[in-house]
Amino acid sequence: MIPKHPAPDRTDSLDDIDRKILTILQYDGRLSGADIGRQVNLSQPAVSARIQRLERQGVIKGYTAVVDPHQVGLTIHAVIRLRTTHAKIPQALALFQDIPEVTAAYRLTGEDCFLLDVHTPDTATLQRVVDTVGRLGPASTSLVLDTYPPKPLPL
Amino acid sequence: MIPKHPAPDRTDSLDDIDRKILTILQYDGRLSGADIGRQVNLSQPAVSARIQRLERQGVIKGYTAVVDPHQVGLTIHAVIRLRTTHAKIPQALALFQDIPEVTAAYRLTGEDCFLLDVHTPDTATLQRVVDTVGRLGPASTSLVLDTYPPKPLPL
DNA sequence: CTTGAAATCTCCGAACA
DNA sequence: TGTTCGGAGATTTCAAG
Repeated sequence: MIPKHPAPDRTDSLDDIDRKILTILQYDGRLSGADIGRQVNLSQPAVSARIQRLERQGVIKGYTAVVDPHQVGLTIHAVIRLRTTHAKIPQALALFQDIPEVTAAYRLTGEDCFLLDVHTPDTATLQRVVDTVGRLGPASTSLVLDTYPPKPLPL
Repeated sequence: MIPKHPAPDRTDSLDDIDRKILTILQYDGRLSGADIGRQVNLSQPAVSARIQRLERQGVIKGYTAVVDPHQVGLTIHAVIRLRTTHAKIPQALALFQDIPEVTAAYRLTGEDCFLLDVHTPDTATLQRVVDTVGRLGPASTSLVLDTYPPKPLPL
């Protein structure tokens, strides 16, 4: 049978070494090819070639510095569950883009259409965010009391 | 009045240039001091000194490669809201650590004690995760249908 | 994929404004 | 603090096997 969709852009051509490299880079995105090579028993050029391929294929979407929100004055971390109607979804996405305090947005199944990650310096700012997104529908806000060390993806 | 706690480890000594550097590094964690210097009109040694200070202070907690879950076969992304009792919290944290598919865990205010981020290759694995964490209390699982481009922290 | 050399690049330190 | 300059070291690229 012929699949409906062309070719999935899924790249299944990952071997164990690729997975190992990806895990290592999730722990430290600045390691050099030589350093990684030592951990996977491969020469530096071989590692560099693999990394470049992974970047080209989009397996590695980028590199980022992990910043501690508390240390930059963002003492309040909250998640907002937002219930809205199908028709308002495009409008909602545009709104999220316009609110810098919304650092991530998930579209969900179930009653709650969206889950938002929010960082603010104070409750007044949080209130403004809640009020703003609340215009789209019922919003339920929870404070994040603690975050546990994020882990790399289970490869 | 004297504050109860010694000295907050909050580092307020961030100026506009520090914030700019942090934002740039969140977009690309591999830029060199010279590259950043061009964007903030500072010399390479000045930028390097600032970055080292930010790392020492813990403002920059690390660097990581951003990997696309779909591209590595993790086609299912879900969030689990877990309600449990105060007494079981330590046990819960230990459990989360032991489940690789749980890539992040937030402790929340409100009815739901925890919010978990879960990545699995298939529904069978998801089911196992749900059953496992469900032993701690009532769990509500939602699939993540779509993720919208995460933004850097609002500095 | 490996080795080895060449070309870059990156960071560090000194001297100074 | 910051700047420029110079050098040491590291990293990537490119060849050839």
